[in-house]
Amino acid sequence: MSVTQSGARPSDLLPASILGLLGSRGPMTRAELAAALRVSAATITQASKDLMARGMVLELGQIASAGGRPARPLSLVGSSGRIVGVKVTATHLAVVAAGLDGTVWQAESVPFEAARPDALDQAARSLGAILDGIDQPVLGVGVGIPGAVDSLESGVADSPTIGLHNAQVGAALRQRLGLPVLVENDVNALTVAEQVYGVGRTYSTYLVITIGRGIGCGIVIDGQVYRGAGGGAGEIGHIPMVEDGADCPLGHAGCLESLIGSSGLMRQARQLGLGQVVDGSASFDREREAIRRLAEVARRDPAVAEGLFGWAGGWLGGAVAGAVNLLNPEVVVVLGEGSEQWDLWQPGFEAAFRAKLMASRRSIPYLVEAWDEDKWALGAAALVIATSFDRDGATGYQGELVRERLSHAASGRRRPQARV
Amino acid sequence: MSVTQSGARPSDLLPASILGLLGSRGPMTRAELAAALRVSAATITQASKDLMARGMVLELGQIASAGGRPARPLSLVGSSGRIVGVKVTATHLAVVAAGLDGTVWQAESVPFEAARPDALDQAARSLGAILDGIDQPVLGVGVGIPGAVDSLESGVADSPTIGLHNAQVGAALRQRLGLPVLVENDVNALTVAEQVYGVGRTYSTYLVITIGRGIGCGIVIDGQVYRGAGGGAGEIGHIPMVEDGADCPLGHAGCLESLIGSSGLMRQARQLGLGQVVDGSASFDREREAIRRLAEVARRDPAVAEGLFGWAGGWLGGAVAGAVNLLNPEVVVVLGEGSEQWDLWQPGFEAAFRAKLMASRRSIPYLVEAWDEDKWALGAAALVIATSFDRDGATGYQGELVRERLSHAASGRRRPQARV
DNA sequence: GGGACTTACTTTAACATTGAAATAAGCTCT
DNA sequence: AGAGCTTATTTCAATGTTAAAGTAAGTCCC
Repeated sequence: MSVTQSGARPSDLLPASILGLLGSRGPMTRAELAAALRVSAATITQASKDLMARGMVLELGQIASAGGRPARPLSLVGSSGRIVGVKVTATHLAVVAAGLDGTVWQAESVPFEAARPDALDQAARSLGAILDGIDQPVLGVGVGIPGAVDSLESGVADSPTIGLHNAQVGAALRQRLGLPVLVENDVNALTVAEQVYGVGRTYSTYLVITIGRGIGCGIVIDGQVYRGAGGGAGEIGHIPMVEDGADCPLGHAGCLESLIGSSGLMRQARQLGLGQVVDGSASFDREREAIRRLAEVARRDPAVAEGLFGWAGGWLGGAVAGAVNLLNPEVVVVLGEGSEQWDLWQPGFEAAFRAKLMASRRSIPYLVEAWDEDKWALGAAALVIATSFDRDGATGYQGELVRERLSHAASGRRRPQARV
Repeated sequence: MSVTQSGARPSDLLPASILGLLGSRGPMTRAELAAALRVSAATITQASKDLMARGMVLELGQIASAGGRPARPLSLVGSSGRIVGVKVTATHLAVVAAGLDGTVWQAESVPFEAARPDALDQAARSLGAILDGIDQPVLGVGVGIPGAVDSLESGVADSPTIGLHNAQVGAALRQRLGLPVLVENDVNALTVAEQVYGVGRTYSTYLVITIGRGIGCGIVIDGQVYRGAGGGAGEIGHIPMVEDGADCPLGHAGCLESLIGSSGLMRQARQLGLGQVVDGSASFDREREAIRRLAEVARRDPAVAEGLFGWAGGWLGGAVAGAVNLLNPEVVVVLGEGSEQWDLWQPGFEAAFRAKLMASRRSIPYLVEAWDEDKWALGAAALVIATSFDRDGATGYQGELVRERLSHAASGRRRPQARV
């Protein structure tokens, strides 16, 4: 993370970054803050002096020494404030309310029909009800959508897979909720979460591979999530893999996702004679169950393990090796629903991945994260706290609003008036 | 291009950027400079005032109006100064001396044997002789190497293909030439040139595909050349393409380069019964001639055109489509020796490329640049002028030295004392 | 020919940030 | 106990940059 402002106008970015860091990671010393924000210690001294005067930050008199002057950790006065995240699917919204540190306080799932003309109204009503039930100031709402989003701030989404076309998600929710709203592709949101709470604390250039209904890839370069020219970077799922593959709804054939995304996996299962395990699971919500049933079968039958999940792992390993050869990251993170079956994917992945890497990067590490139900929505929530580190204005006015609310929340006031 | 410095210590980055821009693009108005360097007009006023006082820049009284106060373009006082670029191959060094604007003033080729223990001595002697013949102040020397380079500044190179292992190229040349030396992977150097002199003036996020002995890819994100965690980004040539492909010297099989790099192309030619056209061309320098002969044959025989170059274009198109789907650039640039035969590659490339893109980015443009002998070396030379725009210190002390020499050259003094 | 508009450049008073030096407050070892 | 070292924080005087407001010098059109 890094914040550097130059020039004449105030921007309150540094104080927000400090609040954001203290909120998401807990108490830190001035020296740690300076290192994390890539700013000189002198700057932290000044900014923290101000924050303490405003009563938003306090010094934990406590000590911790190791050969030099003992450090005096700073902490938020109230660890107040909630960030809310929404993951949009074709059939429902997964919603979480979390603390700044990523602790989930509340998780809900509400029905949603993307295809309905008043889908956004419906969503706003459901979210409004949930928000009303939160007894802490809400800094903002992050929304993760499987598809292309033009920018976090304007939040116009195109998602053929769930049936949203040119949907003004940001504007609609903002207006109806009276809160800052940040919209992003779901994989990128998860990548932001990884940056704030996960491997981002250790590495600065890495890939985040998601295995879910589709196969996604978040790209972090020098601590920045790379969105691509049109916000559409990371479509590793649509790298061409085979000449004679199945058609993909996105207008080509033989891509990775058509091969080993949920539907591809089920096609392969049928070809292995497992039709009865998969049958009747064409609907969106049943796919995950079907794949779990397949995993059970595979854990009893090595031939299925190898022919289905091992096979898929092999394709994935090849594609990820290609991405690593192309982009030379420090590390690769694997997560998503599919990581629940990683024991089955792993042998195929490992073999193909290592074999297809260039010799010089054959030892690149990959980390597989435990997955849980709420992670997509928590990723979306991370968009909100990440605005406090947004040095280059990618989150625009919505980011400013969140930072303002962060100040209010930190200073102990409850529920600042929404102005959006 | 963008320069922003904040903080307390002088750094002379902005003046250097202005000199660099004026040198590489010719006269510009203050407003244009402000836009190009993403700095306010006020800043340009101040910096240019200083540069004019120091006699390094002058105002071309001339005018150019279009509805408002006419602009007063600034120009370098002496368009003096040369940048020198060296492309390293297994058998020779291609050397050019160019003006700041990229005009080639002198081009030479000297023998080089990378495998010899005293290879760097040999290189330094040859370069020294050439440098002595240049009658203008030389700002620095850029070196392009096919292989991995740790950093521009330290310049330690690993190039299995030409037989350099952990070679201290930067240190050796610096010491013996007494000039700033910047070392970079050859494809990245070409990409820097594209950024300074080419599409970088129009686009900020793009891919540069090179077709030569191997297949390379330069990645530019937001106006910055992306080097990867270990300086090894861009190895599109080593993306896995086929399961049963030929072995690659880099330790895997079936990658794009083993398929359609020079040697792959010749293998395919032999399979098409064109052994006699290719025979006896195993040596490094003869490959290019062999491929030219194949192109002649193909231009007379459609079956060869389709089965050889069209076939290769198809593989390339698929790989580039994958990279575009993954990275979502604004544009793709194609260059390198192979672009001489682009008429033959094109049909196969076009078909595969468009077919394998996601529908939403099917209309991404690609530009094929005319190629000439000196481009690799000129790319290396561009490393030198690019240091004047280096806001984040990637070029370190060598960059500072170049900027200092740029000031001296612009102020008209000949040959400042080298201190390295 | 004179207002309305544009575009280019300057002046000015902030202002966030910084390196360097100073101060603070421990540890370690004799 | 005190010298020497280390680490944390603070003070301070510079510095590069900027937004806003002002000035300069044109075009356009009635």
